[in-house]
Amino acid sequence: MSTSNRKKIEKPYHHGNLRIALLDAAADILAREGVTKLSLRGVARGAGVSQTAPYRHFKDKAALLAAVAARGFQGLANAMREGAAKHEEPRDRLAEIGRTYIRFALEHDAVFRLMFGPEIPDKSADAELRAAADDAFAALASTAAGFNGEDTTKFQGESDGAPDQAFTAWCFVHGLATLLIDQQIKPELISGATANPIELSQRFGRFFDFSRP
Amino acid sequence: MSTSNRKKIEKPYHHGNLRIALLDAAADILAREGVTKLSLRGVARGAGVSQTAPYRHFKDKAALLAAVAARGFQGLANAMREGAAKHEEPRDRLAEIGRTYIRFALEHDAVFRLMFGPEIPDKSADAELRAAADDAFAALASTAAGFNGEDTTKFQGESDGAPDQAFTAWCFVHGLATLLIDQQIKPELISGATANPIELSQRFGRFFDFSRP
DNA sequence: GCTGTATGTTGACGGTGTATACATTAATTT
DNA sequence: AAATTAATGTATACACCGTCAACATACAGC
Repeated sequence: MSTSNRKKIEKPYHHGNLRIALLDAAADILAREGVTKLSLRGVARGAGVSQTAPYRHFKDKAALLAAVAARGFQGLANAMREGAAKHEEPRDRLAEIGRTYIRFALEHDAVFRLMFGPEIPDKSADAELRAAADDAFAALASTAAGFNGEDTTKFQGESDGAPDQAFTAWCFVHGLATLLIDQQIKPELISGATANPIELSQRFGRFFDFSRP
Repeated sequence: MSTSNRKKIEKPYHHGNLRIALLDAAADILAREGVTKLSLRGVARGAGVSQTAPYRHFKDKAALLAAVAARGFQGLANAMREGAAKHEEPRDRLAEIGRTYIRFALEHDAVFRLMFGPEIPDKSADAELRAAADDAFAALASTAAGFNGEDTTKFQGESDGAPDQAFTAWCFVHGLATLLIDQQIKPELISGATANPIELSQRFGRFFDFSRP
């Protein structure tokens, strides 16, 4: 009656699915405690495994975080494409993408910060992360390109020196998202503003000049 | 010939100016190594002092970082006011503030991230930081208000549902700044774009629709 | 069935934040 | 001026962290 009686209730030596279990545990800690409290040993504990087990699946802590960030970019890309698909008008599609972007940042703020922050140095080192980030920007850029005109793979340029509207919109939305999650936007700064960030972004997203030539 | 011969060459027991020496050391490490490599013991070493000496001047590591961030906001506020003073036209003043904002972020990227990042939990806890941040936003808001119309202390509201242009500009500039320092903006995404971020921000700052009603 | 390889564990090392107790100097009171 | 107190810096200790090396277990293909 010890190591393996009664089928496998005693928990097997091999986890069987540790890699994604570690990612889940990391995402969980991230969401509940934030990046500063996330330790490799902590996620190992969260997955019910020894402190050095993660090294069989990730080169180091940064590699684990890179994988979490990659997942984040995949989720963002999916959400943006789903959002864009809800509309026909390019203008509506872009605005929907903006709202989706904001919503994602607010709902997954720790992951969002990780995606753009310095905890993972040299993001281009991790191939999966690189691909996921590129895909997310492609999702944005293709709609933006459709909005701007012809090209479907990159932001569209200008002929008379006017800036790329979609690029400008991206900067605006990203700035609004980061200011919101960093709690730097005080509703009283905007007269008549609601404290609801989603509604706030809708107001601005709606009126933001996406279509000026 | 030991502890205090020949005047005070042997270095005195009391530093005399440790608080700002610690801040300088922290800023130095921050600029050269980044926030992830900054340790309290490291800044103590940098100031040539024992590892627990900082606790006589700061409650904990977060408090030290808060003081560094406060300095950052003060520097940003000063730079923005100097920039704004160079122009008369409200539109030019706002654009100059935007360029200053970008330049500050690029020149002090680690401090900039610290100012808005999560390393300092509950930024409103530190009174000095709170004041410095408020002052920086006041510098932005006063010019913005001058641009928008009447009020000089807060962002100006709308009468017909149009968004606050200055607030929108702030989001745009902040987003551009963070995307630039996080190396997420690939120049080839914008046709004909220069790789020089300052020039990039000028292009967009110049053409960004600051004046649409 | 044996052997190699993937996966997991134990133990250790140096580094970190910070609490506690102590040492030294400056400031204040008498 | 002397004595007491407060401010400032140090030594030591603890728990935690990232990571390395050595070892244990289990699965896979011959």
